[in-house]
Amino acid sequence: MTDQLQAGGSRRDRQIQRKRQEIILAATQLFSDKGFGNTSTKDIAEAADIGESTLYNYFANKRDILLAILSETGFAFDAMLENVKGLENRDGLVALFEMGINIFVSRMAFTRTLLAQAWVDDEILEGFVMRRLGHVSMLLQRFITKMVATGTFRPMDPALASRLTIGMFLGVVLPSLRGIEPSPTPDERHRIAEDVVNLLWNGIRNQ
Amino acid sequence: MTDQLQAGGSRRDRQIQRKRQEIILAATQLFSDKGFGNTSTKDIAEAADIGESTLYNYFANKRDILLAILSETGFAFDAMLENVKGLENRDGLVALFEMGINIFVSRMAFTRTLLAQAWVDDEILEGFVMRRLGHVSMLLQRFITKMVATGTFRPMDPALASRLTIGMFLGVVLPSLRGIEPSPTPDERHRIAEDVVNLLWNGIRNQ
Amino acid sequence: MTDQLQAGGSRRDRQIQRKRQEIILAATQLFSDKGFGNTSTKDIAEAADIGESTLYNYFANKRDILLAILSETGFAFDAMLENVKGLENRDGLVALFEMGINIFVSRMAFTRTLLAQAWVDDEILEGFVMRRLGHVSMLLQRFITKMVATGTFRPMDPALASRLTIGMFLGVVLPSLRGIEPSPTPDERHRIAEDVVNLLWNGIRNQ
Amino acid sequence: MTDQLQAGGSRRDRQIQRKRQEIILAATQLFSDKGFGNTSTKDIAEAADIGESTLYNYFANKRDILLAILSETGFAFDAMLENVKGLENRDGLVALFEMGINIFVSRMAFTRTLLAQAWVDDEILEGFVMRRLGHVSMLLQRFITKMVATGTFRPMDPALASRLTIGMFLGVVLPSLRGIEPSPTPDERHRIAEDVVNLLWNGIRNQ
DNA sequence: AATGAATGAGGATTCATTCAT
DNA sequence: TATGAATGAATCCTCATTCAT
Repeated sequence: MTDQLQAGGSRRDRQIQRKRQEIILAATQLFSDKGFGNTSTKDIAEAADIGESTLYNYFANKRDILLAILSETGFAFDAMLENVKGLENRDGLVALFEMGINIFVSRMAFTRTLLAQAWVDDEILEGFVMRRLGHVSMLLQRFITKMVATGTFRPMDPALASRLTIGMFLGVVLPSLRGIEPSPTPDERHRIAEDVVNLLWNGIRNQ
Repeated sequence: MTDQLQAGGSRRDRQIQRKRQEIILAATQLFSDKGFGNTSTKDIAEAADIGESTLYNYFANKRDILLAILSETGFAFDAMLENVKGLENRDGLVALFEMGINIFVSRMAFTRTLLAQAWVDDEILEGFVMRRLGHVSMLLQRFITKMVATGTFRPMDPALASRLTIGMFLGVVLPSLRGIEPSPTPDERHRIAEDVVNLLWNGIRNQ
Repeated sequence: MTDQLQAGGSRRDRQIQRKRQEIILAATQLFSDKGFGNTSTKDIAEAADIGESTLYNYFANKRDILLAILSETGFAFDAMLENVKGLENRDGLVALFEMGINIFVSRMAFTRTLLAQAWVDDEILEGFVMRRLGHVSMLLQRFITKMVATGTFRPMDPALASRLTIGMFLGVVLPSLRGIEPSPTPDERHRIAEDVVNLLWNGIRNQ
Repeated sequence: MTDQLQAGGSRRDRQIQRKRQEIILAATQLFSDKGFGNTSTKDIAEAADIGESTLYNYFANKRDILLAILSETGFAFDAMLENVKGLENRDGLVALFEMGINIFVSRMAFTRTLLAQAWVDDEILEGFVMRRLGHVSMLLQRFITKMVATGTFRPMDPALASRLTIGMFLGVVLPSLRGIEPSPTPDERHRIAEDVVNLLWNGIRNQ
């Protein structure tokens, strides 16, 4: 009976998780399409095909849904970042770019919502963006510092270089995120990453 | 008397314009701080120290206030862009960067509002961002194409290079716009523009 | 100078009256088209081509404009009714009908507004409709009573007969007033009055 | 259990319908007293003793309440008219009058609202009045035409005669609807119908 | 757990009217 | 006299959230 209860409990838990996922899925699309503020709980409930008040059995309030969404995206980012132990060479940088594009593009709706909200909401910026961004920035700066130290890179300010690198990344992904151009196919992503790193590496000037 | 009348007329006009400016100013700050959707007409009226209904003597509706704000920013951008007849050389690029930083930073609240809204609102993206962005992109691509043709630049895809350049610009200005770091002083702006173009020009690799 | 002042005064008075008329004219059309409640003072001011606040130099408030309109119509009715010293015979009845149609139709917008408002507003019903309606009813009842007494009419309840006569009148004018059919031309009006009285007189049954 | 569920479902349905009815009832009285435009949603909510926003769980908007009211009246009219297969003789006409009076008077507030709104609102005139009025008019004209053909009625224009008949009806019911005289008791209604048809039939002239 | 019902708080907007010039 | 400017009060409606079942 304990087993049964446990089993029932965990089945119930899974049930709950599944429902939460459905809600999150529905909400993500809506937030991405219309923005958090323009999406009503009624919209979400309808999209998730449940009663409006049922939402509150799974989330404390509307903002909580948003936070759940952002946490998910955050975990995915974290998982990716954990794989990057450190940047060693050019190939690592290309791989980092490619992974970034993959994440951003495959989680388009999430990311779009995240950026929209972080632009306005300090708590979200702090809790969901800055930490990861800081991590990436640190990776980049360490890499750059090392490469400068070994004479592979010209002397430069690692902070600025890191920031410009991230800026280039934005230049690549923002148009897709904003929906003004199609997402790159997986093949294209690699080539784009290569091209970007190439330009970053060599600059535009003929030498 | 004609003068007097004229003066009277234009004084009244100026009065109206001044009031509109006050409202716009108040609204800009609020939109920038909390976003358009999270700012109520009551907020704006209070910030402008007028009755809520008085707003409607100056603007047709809330969105109209936003559009007025964006138009202002837009005109400032256009004015800037008109000064850029064409990019000829590295110094021109530095100057363009510097002007861009100047505009973005000096009109921080405007720009922040613009970007926030363009992220969510297609009409605004189209009417206020894409046109100018397209113009800048065209300038950059022409410049790159020419430089590649003359052998000054390495062969490269002008579209991508242009996009990455714009991305670098974003990397520089977004943190200030978002308020996570102080705006660069005018002196710093020039140096930043130089540094950015330097990195763009030569890449990061030691050669 | 006295003369001059007087002249100035009366010219001013005429000026004022003229302006009042313009406002009344504009308001009448609007009230007739959209109803009193759906017409704003702004609408009226625009239609009369004056500032909204200028209205209040000529009328105490919006309702006052309505009352002025209704008074005008009322005076026209009164003038008509004064001409009807008493109904003597069939021709008098035909003439009364025809005059009624003329008034209602020529002052269509006025009448439409009057009826709309009297339907909802007791004060207006009392002050502008019942008095005149009562007068007409009295004329009719006296006439009927007399004709019954002389044996020209069958014995009948004069109150009911009067009411039905007025009902027939409504049956004729309401469709035009409501705008669901064109107003009868002056020629038609006479024929209609004849036909109505004919039916009223003889009934529908063949005898 | 099925029964229980069914009962539960229909109990809830009945609950909803009851609430809708309460709102409709409250609104009808208010619309009838003050007119649609002068009745606020707050008024309605207070009269129905619910929160203002609760209204919107039962009706999409204020106009929707009006339409619901008018539909109800409309159905009652239709039900009445369906009973009238065709007019055959004088008794049928009397019965039609009596039924009309019954409907108008028993649904006084409804009818008053209907007429007030139809006077101003084309859509309502078209959708709720003209159709039924046209039906009645057709019944009358057919009847008249037939009676003229058989020589029972004098030769006359059926359209005009129908219109005058309807006018007589208005003459009878409008004063009650408008609240300037008490509604006729059921007994009186029959007598009135008789009297009206009598006058219509024979005219006022002694023959 | 699911939800229909209810609602307070708030939102944008309209409008008749006042007032200073 | 004419009016632009200002506004309090009100209007219809939305929405996140609570609660009873």
